[in-house]
Amino acid sequence: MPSLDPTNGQHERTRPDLAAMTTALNRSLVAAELPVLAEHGLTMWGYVVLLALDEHPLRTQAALAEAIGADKTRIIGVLDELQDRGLINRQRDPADRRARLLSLTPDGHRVRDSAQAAIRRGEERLLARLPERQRAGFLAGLIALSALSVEDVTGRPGDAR
Amino acid sequence: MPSLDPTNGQHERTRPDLAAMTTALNRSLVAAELPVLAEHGLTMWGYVVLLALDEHPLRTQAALAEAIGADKTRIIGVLDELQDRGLINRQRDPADRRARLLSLTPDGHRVRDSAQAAIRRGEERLLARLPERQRAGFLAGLIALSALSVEDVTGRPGDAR
DNA sequence: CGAATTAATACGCTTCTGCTTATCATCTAC
DNA sequence: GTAGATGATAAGCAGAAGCGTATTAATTCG
Repeated sequence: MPSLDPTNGQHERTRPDLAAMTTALNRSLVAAELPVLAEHGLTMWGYVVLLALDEHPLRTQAALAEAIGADKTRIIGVLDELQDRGLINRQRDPADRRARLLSLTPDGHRVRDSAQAAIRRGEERLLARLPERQRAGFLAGLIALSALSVEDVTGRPGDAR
Repeated sequence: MPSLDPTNGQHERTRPDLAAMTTALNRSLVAAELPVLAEHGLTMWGYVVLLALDEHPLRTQAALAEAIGADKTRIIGVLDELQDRGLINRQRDPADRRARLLSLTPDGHRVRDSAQAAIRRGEERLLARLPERQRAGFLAGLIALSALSVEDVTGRPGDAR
């Protein structure tokens, strides 16, 4: 019988690997998001771009690519499509006309908010399955750990022992 | 300023999407696992197969593929390599000689245990960053949610409201 | 002004993955 | 035993992603 007993005390030696669990959960969460995004005419990458641009307007596309962990040459098509749909502005920076200033249009804000709200509703329904205390701990832990950089988790060089 | 304040009461409206967080965390965890696996001469798929076979010997390769969410025709190469390295047995089922009985060799067990132990050490170091209560809730919630099927998370048909 | 640099973009290459089809051996049912 | 189903395997194809290079426009430095 697999390892699904979190209540066996302090030694949770029978749990699956963390990565195995986050992979499985992530797969489910993404599967739940995709249809919602499709309803809003967004791809996952498009949605990620809208989220990134909403937090703070970005000066260069390269910065955006790095911020969302995508390839420089890969987001161009995504930006093209978002721009065609009128969800983002991509204007040349008057100060440095090589760069393109990226920002959300009012429409972009609207679509982003609507998509995210729908996603949140689904997530809350899922989280409601957890008992209150577990839920709070899960969220807090997830927020804390997901905010760590990859180097932080792998153990940055200099911490080799 | 981003959303890193889990202590703001019951309305955690400023947190990132769950999928965004699990994606980021998963990326870090996988990045932390890969070098450990490489030290043991394992690929991620190879490791996943060893884990799956350890829990319960499998009768058919198709069952294994489904169990680990891989493609039927894709795991063959993985099995070939594991077999070449003497980590798994792949014998014809005497009862149904079409099928191949899969099991770990003693060596396979050893490699699996060693790799998993190393991975666990890294994970524990990571989890140690969380306060005790958060850590327990995080683990319990992750275990519970990751055990759900994709259909469960997306909202299976019949639950359309 | 001319050289080196940088942002955006296009192109091509390679890998991984998902999916489909075909083949062969074997089993089950009739 | 002959037909149809099933398991393992190979091979092929399309899509997505990472990566490197080349090109063009625009900036900065000397």
